[in-house]
Amino acid sequence: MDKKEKILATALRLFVADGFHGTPTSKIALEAGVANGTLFYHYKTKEELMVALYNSIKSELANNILSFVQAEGFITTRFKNIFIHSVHWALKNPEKFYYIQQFNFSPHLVKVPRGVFKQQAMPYTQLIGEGIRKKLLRQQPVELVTALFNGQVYGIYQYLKAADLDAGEQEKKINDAYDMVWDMLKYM
Amino acid sequence: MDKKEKILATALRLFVADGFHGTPTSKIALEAGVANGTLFYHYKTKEELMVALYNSIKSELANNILSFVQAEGFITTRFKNIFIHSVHWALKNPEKFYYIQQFNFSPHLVKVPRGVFKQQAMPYTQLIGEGIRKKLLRQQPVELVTALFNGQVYGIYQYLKAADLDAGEQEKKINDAYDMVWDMLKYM
DNA sequence: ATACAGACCGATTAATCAGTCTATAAATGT
DNA sequence: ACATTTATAGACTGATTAATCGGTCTGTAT
Repeated sequence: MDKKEKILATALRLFVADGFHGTPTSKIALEAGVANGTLFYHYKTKEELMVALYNSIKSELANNILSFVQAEGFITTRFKNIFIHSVHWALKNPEKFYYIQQFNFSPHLVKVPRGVFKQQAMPYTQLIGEGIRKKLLRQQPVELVTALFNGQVYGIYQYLKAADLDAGEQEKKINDAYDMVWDMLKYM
Repeated sequence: MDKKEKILATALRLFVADGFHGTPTSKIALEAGVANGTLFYHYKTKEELMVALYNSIKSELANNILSFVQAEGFITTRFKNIFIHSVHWALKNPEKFYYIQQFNFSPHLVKVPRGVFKQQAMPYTQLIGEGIRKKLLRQQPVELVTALFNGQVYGIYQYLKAADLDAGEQEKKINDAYDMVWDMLKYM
């Protein structure tokens, strides 16, 4: 693992544990096993590091989802896959999932160019748009359907995080939650 | 408005605009029109101020909702009222709504005693629990139903914030969203 | 009048920390 | 071999800022 990545990984762990303000760059460097100067060689400022971390997580997530969207199959199946897979990703990467929210509700969000969001939402937007056009999903703005869909991924995640179920029960609840989401979003 | 409240109000504005780290206590004091020492007279530390602000907003919100829950009427009507009213509150108090999320995804959250959350979730929990028992809502854990319900308030808020509709259209979308939520959560 | 309480003040301080600087060492190209 | 770029190191600093502290002011009870 090269130093640049090591810095990112360490920053993720510390930022989530202690917050942006609570983690000095010196601590990140120390725990990443690099010198202070090295950190600032790769990232000009602390904020640049924070933004780079955000972007790296976001695009990892986007690529991950994209591989599912592109898979063969009916729209409805792909729709379900995205939901299930998103929840799984969040459960497997709780720090990354948390970091995204932490960053989203920080004044640093504005440092991310507008277009990046549209770009990364594309897979969702396209699939949902197609679903609406083909009358598989509600006749509502694609942004509304997307927002409610995302709200649901977040909602079930919060529940599972607190509930502490075993793997089987957890899987069942994710499926139950999806059935409910489907009842909310399907064409009627 | 007494100084203690003025400090809270100013802190809210600045914390939302510039983040916790980005707003020095001296700036809060200055813009609140009080001396530096006064701020620390009322709040022993900066973090204590942050927590106090969080608690004050949370209980304002809880009281606000509570007044609706206690209103007469069918469970289903009250359920709908909570949804609609929560969205309205968020739209009318965007800074407070934002601050809650900001604080929720900060390392300071642990400074809030566990019990406070259960306490403030009570109105929801009780109503939803009753709805489930009376087979008006899905036969799922009350925590799951609550989480999905909250996810939806958040989802529609995000949509409305970005969509910039006029008052009439906005109201219509809130109602549409509620109908969808109802289809998700109602007993089948 | 006198005593007391507690809200308020703002200059000061002690500590922290983002970012710089200078010096090497690797790697890469010629 | 030599030159140039890239990567690494870590000591240092200047600015910032949370929190303190000694003291003032105002109202109220005695």
